[in-house]
Amino acid sequence: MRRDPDAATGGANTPAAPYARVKQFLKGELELGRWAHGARMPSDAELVAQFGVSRMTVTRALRELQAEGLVERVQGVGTFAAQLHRVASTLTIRDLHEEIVARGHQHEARVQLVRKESAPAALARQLGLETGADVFHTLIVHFENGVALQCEDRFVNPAWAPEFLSVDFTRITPTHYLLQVAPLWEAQYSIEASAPSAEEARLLGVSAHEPCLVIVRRTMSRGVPITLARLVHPGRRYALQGEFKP
Amino acid sequence: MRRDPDAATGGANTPAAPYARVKQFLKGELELGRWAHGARMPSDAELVAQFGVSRMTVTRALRELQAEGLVERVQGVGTFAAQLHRVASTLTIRDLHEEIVARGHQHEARVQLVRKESAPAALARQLGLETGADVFHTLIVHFENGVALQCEDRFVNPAWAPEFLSVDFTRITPTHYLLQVAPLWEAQYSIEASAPSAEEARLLGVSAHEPCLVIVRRTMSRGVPITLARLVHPGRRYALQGEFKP
DNA sequence: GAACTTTACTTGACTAGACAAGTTGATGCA
DNA sequence: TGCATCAACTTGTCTAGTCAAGTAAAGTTC
Repeated sequence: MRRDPDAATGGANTPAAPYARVKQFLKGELELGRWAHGARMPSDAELVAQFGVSRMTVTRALRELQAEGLVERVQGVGTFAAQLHRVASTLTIRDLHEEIVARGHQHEARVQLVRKESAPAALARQLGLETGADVFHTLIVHFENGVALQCEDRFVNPAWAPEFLSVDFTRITPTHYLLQVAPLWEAQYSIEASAPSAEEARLLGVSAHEPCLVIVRRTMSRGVPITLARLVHPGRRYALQGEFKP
Repeated sequence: MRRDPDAATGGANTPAAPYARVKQFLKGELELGRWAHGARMPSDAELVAQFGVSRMTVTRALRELQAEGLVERVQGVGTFAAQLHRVASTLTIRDLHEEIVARGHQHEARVQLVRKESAPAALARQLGLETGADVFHTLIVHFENGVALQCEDRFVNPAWAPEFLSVDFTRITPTHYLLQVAPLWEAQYSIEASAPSAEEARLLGVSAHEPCLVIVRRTMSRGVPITLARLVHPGRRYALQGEFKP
């Protein structure tokens, strides 16, 4: 959620917009534990009476709280305080290039490998191709101010980006290029710690025992796999950071 | 976003609800790259005319797209396709206990340490306390089917959970207990790969060279720090997984 | 007592219109 | 030319009411 209408409060007690007032009231009461998890909350009609606003206004407040996961609404039954046991939090993963530039640092990409290969069975399955079909393979090392930060090993489904191999990856990251080709993404992530392979250790300039943060990301657009990436970061030099707001 | 009104489509081309139809149309066109990043999109009035619905309906569709980060709206100017360069993706971090139970496995917590300590300067600063003030300290190792999965080293602000030390952490995780005390959280995360400390390696039963996934989480409620946790996972046994949908 | 029907209440979605507030460009005046 | 004003257009928000669809409990019939 990038825009926060509550922020319009500016520190005052009562936000200007009525829907924000209702929302803030309910949020505050939830925060104070007024309703136990799963307990029934006031109905739309009650809130309409209490705040003297129309039902659309109340509805909007409740719908936004629902989207934030704070309440659950069941048609015909009522509104309930959500089970906040779900400690499900969200972590932001940014594009490395943006991250480096945002820090005001220099980003350099050294392309180690750009070629067409024949997909082995496991890879073909992941990309929705037939075994032995052509895939594009790139291996790029990313540097921040001259220090190796990420080793990016990537396979791309040629159907989605036929021109992929002719892109100058020292100027644009594969991620950015693929975003232009297929704007909307769905992705599956796996993040783990492991030792780098011998080649990765050499490319990153670290010892083979250095713990590394490994992100494996499979990206799809409209249900079709686009790319499979393995991003290896030296643990001493890179940390994912994120924030979570309820 | 936990509920997805588009899903009501059930695979059909046109969702039942008009607002969902408008939303789906715009989403589809964005997906096909009809509007470049930052380009102007149809105004509310145009969409009203095109779909023959009222403006509230169009507004709702656009507001939801805005919340999802797909469009940007500027009062007095118009609606614009968002910069999808933000590869900012969200990753879900679940409570370990829930995760283990969800897999149908057995969760066991072995409490290594539960005591009151005096906060050194750095810790005190993080928790908003004065140097030397009392803090609660717990060290718990979590097992999945008998295998050590996480070493949880945690400091808690006593003001928020005075009874914290008398909780039976073999039955309820600190996370769950703290959620009861302070239902709404904000958290800051840092995820990195590093080698475990000698003690952590011993408690987890791994070698001191085993790469570990380390999550450091600082949790606040209403702007006040509640707890600081260091969660160490053996890399071979644990991976964070997540999904991202635009 | 069991099965069905009615009634009251809930949320889901929409309409048609209104006013506020912000931006932009054209117009007219000094 | 420079400046102020105005008109047109945009999004932000709200109202008062409507109908639909779902649930649950009370009442009715067999």
